Formats: sequence, C-alpha cells, structure tokens
Amino acid sequence: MFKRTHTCGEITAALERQIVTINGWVDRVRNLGGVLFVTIRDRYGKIQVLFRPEDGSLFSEAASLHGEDVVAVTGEIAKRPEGAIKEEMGGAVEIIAQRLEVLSKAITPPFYIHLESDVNEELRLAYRYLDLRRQRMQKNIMLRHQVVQTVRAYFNARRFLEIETPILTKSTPEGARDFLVPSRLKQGKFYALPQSPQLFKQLLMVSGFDRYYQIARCFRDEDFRADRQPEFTQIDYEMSFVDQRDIMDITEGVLKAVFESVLGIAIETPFTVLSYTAAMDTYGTDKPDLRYGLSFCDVTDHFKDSGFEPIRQAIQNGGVLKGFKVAGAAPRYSRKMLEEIENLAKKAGAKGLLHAKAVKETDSTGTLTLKTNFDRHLSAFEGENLMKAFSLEDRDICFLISGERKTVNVALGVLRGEIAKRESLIPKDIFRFLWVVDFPMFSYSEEERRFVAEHHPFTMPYLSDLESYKDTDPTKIRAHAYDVVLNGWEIGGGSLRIHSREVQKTVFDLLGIDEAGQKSKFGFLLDAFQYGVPPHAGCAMGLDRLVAILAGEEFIRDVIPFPKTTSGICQMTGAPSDVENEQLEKLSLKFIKDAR
RNA sequence: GGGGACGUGGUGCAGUUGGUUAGCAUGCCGGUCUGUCACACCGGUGGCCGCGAGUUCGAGUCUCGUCGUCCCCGCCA
Repeated sequence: MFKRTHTCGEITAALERQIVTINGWVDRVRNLGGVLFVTIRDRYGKIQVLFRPEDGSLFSEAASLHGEDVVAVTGEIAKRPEGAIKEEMGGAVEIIAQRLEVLSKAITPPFYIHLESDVNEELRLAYRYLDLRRQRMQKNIMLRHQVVQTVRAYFNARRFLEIETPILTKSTPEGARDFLVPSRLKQGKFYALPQSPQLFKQLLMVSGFDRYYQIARCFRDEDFRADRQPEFTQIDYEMSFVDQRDIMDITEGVLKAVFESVLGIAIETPFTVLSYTAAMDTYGTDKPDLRYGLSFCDVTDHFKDSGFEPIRQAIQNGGVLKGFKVAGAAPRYSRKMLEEIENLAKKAGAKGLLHAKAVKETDSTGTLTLKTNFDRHLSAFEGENLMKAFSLEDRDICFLISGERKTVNVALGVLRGEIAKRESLIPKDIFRFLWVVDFPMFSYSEEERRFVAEHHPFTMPYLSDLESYKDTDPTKIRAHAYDVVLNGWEIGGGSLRIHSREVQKTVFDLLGIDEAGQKSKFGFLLDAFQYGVPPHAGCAMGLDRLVAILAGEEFIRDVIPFPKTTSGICQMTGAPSDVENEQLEKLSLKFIKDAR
C-alpha cells in the first residue's frame, strides 16, 4: 500500500509542486471524457485529483473507479487553472495523479454518502458505519471527542482524578428500572448495570479521593424519547469538603471551557439561579427555557370577588388565577386557534382557558378596551387591573387559567412552550443557562402509596425543613439539590449528599425503607459512613444532551455513534437477540412463558 | 401501557372521489464529451406499493390485524 504523506484536508496551495500520497474514499467521479476528476475524501476533508488521457492505463483505471472505493493516490499538487478555481468547493488546488492503487472496491451504498439529503433513519441505523461516514455525523462525532477532551483537561487541571466504577453492580430499588445481568457463578442471582455511579462516587469520597470525575456510561431500562437512550453517558463528578456554590462553580467552569473550545463562545457566569418554586410559579416547569419571556403573572388578588363562578371558587379553595401575555399577537388568534389552544390547556390539566385581547378603539378617544371570553362576568375594576398587571397594549393578548396552583402552573407552562414555538419567539444560536435549586426532597407516589425521593435518597435535605415537616408533610421538605438547565433542556443535576448516618436513616424511614431493607440494599454505604465520611457533593451532566445542543442536533441519537431505536433495537447488530438454550442452562434460566 | 404520524424501484418523494400501463427526481448500467466540482447531454435498467386477511366486478388508495420506524403522554431517583 502506498501510505499517505498527507491527509486530504492538509492539501493547500502552500504545498504546490510537492509530490504527495493520499489515502481515502472516492467521493465523486466526474468523467468529462478527455479529462477525469475524482474527489477523494477522508475525515479531514476532500481534495480533487486530476487524471489525464495521456496517462494511458492510469486514466482507464481511474475511469473505472466508483463512489466509496478506497484508494491511494500519488501525485503532484498543482494550482488549478484560472477560471477553474472554486474556493468554496474545496480550494484552489488539486492533485495531478501519477499513481493509483485501489485498496478496496465498494459496492453501491444503500444511500448517499456524499450528500446531506434525508435518509430514512431506520436505514441509517442499519448501515450506521456508512451513516457515520457522512459529513454531518463525522462532525458530530469529532465534536463529541472535543467535548470529552475539554472536560478531561478541565478536571485534570484542577486535581480531579478520573476513576472508573463497576458496570456490573448491585440492583438498587429506588429510581429507574435496572438492566439485569444473570450471574453464572451465583446461580439465580443478578448483577445490575448502573443507573449512575452514584454510590461508588460517594464511597470514593469516604476513601479520601476528594475530587473525582468520570465519563460514565449509565443504563436505565425505561422507555425512550428523542433525548433518552437506554444507555447514555454522564460527565460525573464529586467533591469533598465543599458547599453547593463550589459545585456550581466547577460546573459553570467546565461548561464555559467546553463552549469556548468547541464553539468559541464565551458564556457568562455565574448562571442565573432560580428556586424550584420560583421556576414553577414563573414558567410552569422546573427546566424553563429562558431564551424567551412569556413569564407568568399572578392576578389572584384582583379576582377574589369575581362574578365568574369558576374563578371565584378556585380562589376560595386556595387556588390562583394566573396567566401570561403575548405581545402584539391578538389578531393572530382566531376563534378556531383559541379553541385549539384551549384544548391544549385542557390536555395539560386546566379546566378551561380564559383569554383577554386588548383593542384600541378606532374612534377619536382611542381608549384601550378588553375583549375576553368572559366579558359578561368581568367587572370594570377587574378589567382595569388585568390591563395594569400585564401592562396590556393594543393588540396584546393574555391567556389566563384558574385553579389549583400546581395544575395552573403546569398547564400554563405547556402553553408557554407551545406559543413560543407558534409565535417563533425562540431565538436561534443563543445559550441561556440557569440553575434551578431547592427542589422538594420528596413527592408522594400514588402508585406506590409512599413518599419517593425527587432526586435520590442520598440528597441532603434542609435539616430545618426535615425537623419541621418530617412528621407532618414531608413534601414541604426542601433538598439541597440543583439542576443546570440550558435552553429548556435539563443538562445536569446534583446535590449535597447526606454524610450523617442518622440523617440518612431518617430519609430511608420517610421513604418507607425499613431497617432490614436499608441493610440489605444500602448497608455497605451506611457501614462506610461510620468510618469517617467527609461532607461531599457532586453533579452529573448528560454528555449526549450537551453534545446535541452544541452540534445543533435535535436528537441525541445523532451524537451517539451506535444508538438504539425507540424500541430498544440495534438495527445494525439485531440486538437484543435470541441466545442458545445452552447459554440459558448455564445460568439456570428458563422462560416461564414462551416469549419467542 | 396509551395516543398520533409514517411504510410506494437502491435512495428521496408524487399518486385525485377505488378504475385499467404506478409517475418524478436521483442512483445504477451503456454511450458522447479536455476544466468539471450535485459536470452536462443521449439511451437503458429497476416496484409482489412492509406483511396478512377482508370489502369490492376492481385496492397503492377503503376496513381489520400484524411487523417496523419516528414523535408525544405515562415512565425516566
């Protein structure tokens, strides 16, 4: 084989008249009869090679090249003639061929490699190795590499140790469903694949490795989404002797480094910090997209004596009347559109949707009046306050929902997102980070009929809250937990961890995990905590989501080299697949019903 | 578990109220062509319309089932 002296991307005018050898794939062949152009591609770029008829057998051999053949070409770098220079097409130079070696022939691929045209994703996944050859995926995978390397460099420079934790580990009852791996040596028992390295990184703190990080693969056996795969990668880190702000600083620092190195963008730190309650009250979600406004305004106080029964009753029952304004959008909301929006609100849990349009009278007075879908029940006083509260101007519209606070928030949050989309209020190419902090420690699971941890059971609760509410209303207990949110995506989260055996036991008690359960499931952690555990805290960021955002991709599949489909299938390998009965027997496993 | 969208030459799409021969672009094959770069031009090849039932004189089109893909809800500490 003629080994390459240069990559395709390295060939520039500066190398004019040098003899070089390149290795790569045939991108395109353009045979003009008397002269033949072959574009060669590698991951560094593309370069045009020129074959001339006077070269005889070399020319005829080149004429039989096909797309995706792998070749070695030796030739002289030459400036293209005047008039044939197309900078944007790949430069001003080309290689005049002297020698060609076909390293391997390719059959016609099932889809275009050289074009960015749409291809059925199923097919892309079945031929992922070809899909990955395409420019977009090459760019994404290289970008992912760059992110990972930047992260490593950042942590390494700050005394963090990269430490691996087990992939075969113990099943934990809390949280997502585990992937299970049967044990052959301990028949009837199972390993689980880790949902995250959570417990191990805490134990590393106990061991004294006070700054840990890992690019960690995590596994969760739950249904998929555009931003969820059964296995995914976290940038996982943990520190001892720190407080929440220290973790935030490190997180902001690593994000800053990544955005700087990958996009050349300087992001502003520190990020905005919003409490969970404030986020819910203002945006109706715990991961608000701050690239646009549409924040909520509470007008409950002005409607306590509303003549509109649903509003009055909701408020009397401790509920609220809230909404948000869409400036200048009133003329776009026809009756049909409003009906559509109302249906959305109802689907999101609202009982109904009120709207108010501000209209300037066309007469000489030019007064601003409100047109609402509850005019009959709206007093002048209420209307005035509505206008004031939302600073309504001509052609503005505001949407209002009344009811129980949480329901109203969530429904308005859904509307906010939908209307931002419809009104094209979401600016491109900007990055709005924020921290959401003080999440509730527990929520009540109707299904399990017990309290469950909102973050995870090792999160430090506000000790004063714990004292006040553990016996009355545990959902009121706040946690020292924080999420980092970017453009409406939760890209990471973490918490201060419990480092007291007693607090940990109180939390387990509240979760309804009894003494025996604590011992069998988390005994090793509780044991460890008896031997001197440092106060510690940590965070984990979703690498796939982060890379997707940086790459401008909507789906994390497009930044994962070999992803699964939404039904958990690998189109390329066919996994999951049948196994031999012998394999099952070695594991003492058999089907209780014929799944095949 | 539930809802929605989709499945037509290798690829991307069109296909009317059910109607006779399923179109278009591109690829692929052959030819012409000495400066192209999505080369151009000429000719050709290529389809069990995902699969299976049903309705009908007749189904790519309608109905039911099934398989696959995608999106959303539930779920994801």
